[in-house]
Amino acid sequence: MKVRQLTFRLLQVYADVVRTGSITATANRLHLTQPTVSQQLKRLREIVGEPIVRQEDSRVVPTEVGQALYQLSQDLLSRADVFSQYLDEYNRGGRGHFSIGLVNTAQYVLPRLLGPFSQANPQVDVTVEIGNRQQMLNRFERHEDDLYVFSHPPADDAVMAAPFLSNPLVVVGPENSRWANVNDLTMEALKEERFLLREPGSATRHTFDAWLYSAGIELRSTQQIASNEAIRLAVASGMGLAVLSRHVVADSPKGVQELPLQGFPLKSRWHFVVRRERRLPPAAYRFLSFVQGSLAQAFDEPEGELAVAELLQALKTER
Amino acid sequence: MKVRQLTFRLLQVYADVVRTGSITATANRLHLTQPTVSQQLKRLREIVGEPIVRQEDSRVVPTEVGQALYQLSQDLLSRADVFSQYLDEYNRGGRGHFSIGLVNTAQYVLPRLLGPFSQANPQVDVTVEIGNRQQMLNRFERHEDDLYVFSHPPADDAVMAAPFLSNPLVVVGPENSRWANVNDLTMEALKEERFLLREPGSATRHTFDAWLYSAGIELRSTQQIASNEAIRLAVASGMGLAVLSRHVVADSPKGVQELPLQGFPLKSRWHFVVRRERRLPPAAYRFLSFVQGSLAQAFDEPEGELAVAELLQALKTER
DNA sequence: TTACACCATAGATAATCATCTATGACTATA
DNA sequence: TATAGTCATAGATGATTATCTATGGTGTAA
Repeated sequence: MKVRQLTFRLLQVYADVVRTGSITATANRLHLTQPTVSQQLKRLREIVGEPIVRQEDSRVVPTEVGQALYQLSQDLLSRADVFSQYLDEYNRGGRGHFSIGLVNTAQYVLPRLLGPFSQANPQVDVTVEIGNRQQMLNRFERHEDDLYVFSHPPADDAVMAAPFLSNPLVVVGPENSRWANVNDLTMEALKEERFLLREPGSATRHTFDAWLYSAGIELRSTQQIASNEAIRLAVASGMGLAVLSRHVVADSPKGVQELPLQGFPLKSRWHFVVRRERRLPPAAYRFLSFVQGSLAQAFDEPEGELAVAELLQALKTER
Repeated sequence: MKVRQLTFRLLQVYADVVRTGSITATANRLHLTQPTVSQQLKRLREIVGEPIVRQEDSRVVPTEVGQALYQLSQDLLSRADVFSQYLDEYNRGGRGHFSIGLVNTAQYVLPRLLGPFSQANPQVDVTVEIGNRQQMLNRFERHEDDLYVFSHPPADDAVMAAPFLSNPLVVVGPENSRWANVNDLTMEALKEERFLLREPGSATRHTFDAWLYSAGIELRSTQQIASNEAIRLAVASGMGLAVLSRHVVADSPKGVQELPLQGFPLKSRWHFVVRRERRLPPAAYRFLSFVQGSLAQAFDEPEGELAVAELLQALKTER
């Protein structure tokens, strides 16, 4: 058999001829003329190298080889069809895979979106990458993920970003901290305290540093710890104060409390970030749609909804 | 996906690209130029309606959809390949089906050929049709079988026939028949006996009738029984004499014996008969080859071998 | 026997395909 | 920063394909 010349079209036509038992009938059903179908059959026979049908009592019936070929056709066509359905489902976003890169702090809130999404879309695989801001920037540069969450989107013409959730940075101290009930507490008052800070690549650290710089304050004593969780525990055990996302604290507030420092919380917002030129996997698109629809209930953050809607719109026209 | 435009050739090329991870490499392996392969990929992408590969570090890697397409390709190609192998096997005659129509008496000897053949070719299905000469002639006229065994091939230009085994017709009587030891026994002496005969459509009957006619003898008393076996039993129980194929008697000689009648046994031979215009299924061809090779051992009938060899030769050039 | 239904073949044509060579863009490596 | 390797695109061309209309053969049914 000359496999290379075999076409699915030929198999379709052939299968229909076997089903109807008539060349004319197939021609009508497929909106072709009778000679066209005759010739397709002839070509298929040449490809197979063997007679595949014969005339029998005004019916066209497959030969023994034709029978086997018919079964093959059915098989192949239905497999192609399954693939076609998979494609549709993939394009609808109900199936497939995407990866999302999260800056550390975002890991405290994203599960509240990803969880329900995965439940609603069990056929979608999501890979979640987590790292500090710098690590995520590197991944972003290397195009490693489909979607990112940053508090400060990278400055790049090629990015599209939509804020979706506020990320207030607060100062926390140990439970029953002596600063807890001070009125008009200022950073000036705290500058002698030891501050437990994330590593320089971190967004929280960066934001705080920028704020300190603009306020003209220099801290006396700092210690670097590369994990929000470790910082929280260290604060709870009295090692010092820290600046953390309020979401980190809200998630497991044991042993720490927010201090009512003036100028705090520092405002920042998480953004969904995608590359303009990257074709977003449909599943990721679907995730964003899902997020847009559930932001209101999940976080009571209606402005975010709008921004995400705009992002979706932009992505849609992009296609 | 535009299934109708899908070609196995495209899948072959695509699968190779995925395997090698290089368009150039595939081009070399398939004896094409690089742009050709590039364009095949492009066309496949258009058929699928979705990017299927992307460049990654000087390698071509499939996208998510491409992965699925690759698996599909493998699957479809290997199925086509299995079919191709089936075809080869079919053409070699080692697989498939054929039907053979036997005249009644031949059923006593054909198993000795069909049995070993089936053992040697377990994938070949044989349908054996049995009937008297007239019934077989009808089947022959209607092209119902691939191969026939007649003692007298139908007079038809379109037939090819090869004798392969002698079929002596003998007169039998009951065991200890008073005729058994008579010297120079002639039919004249037996004309008062009751003869048990097959029905007029039967070949044995026909041959015997013709012989009687040419000898100018008319039987006094006959009885018609439509089965060799029943005739044999009737003879054994003393109902009369009969003319039967010696093979029938040899097969189960209980209660009957051959009578030494002058002019007997009547000579006749079985022939394999095929229609000239009919494309013989390869399995049937293989059966004939097999027969040719085993006639000598099975029956000690070397002339038959030659005739069958000629038939095979004729069939071969026919193709 | 005639009429009809069904199929095959011939001949024509526009579209598509498979393929090539030439060239340009991009990327990693010497 | 050359250089080589890898792809993509453009343009050309002969082959193949899909499709039609017209016509003729064959078998079935009225």
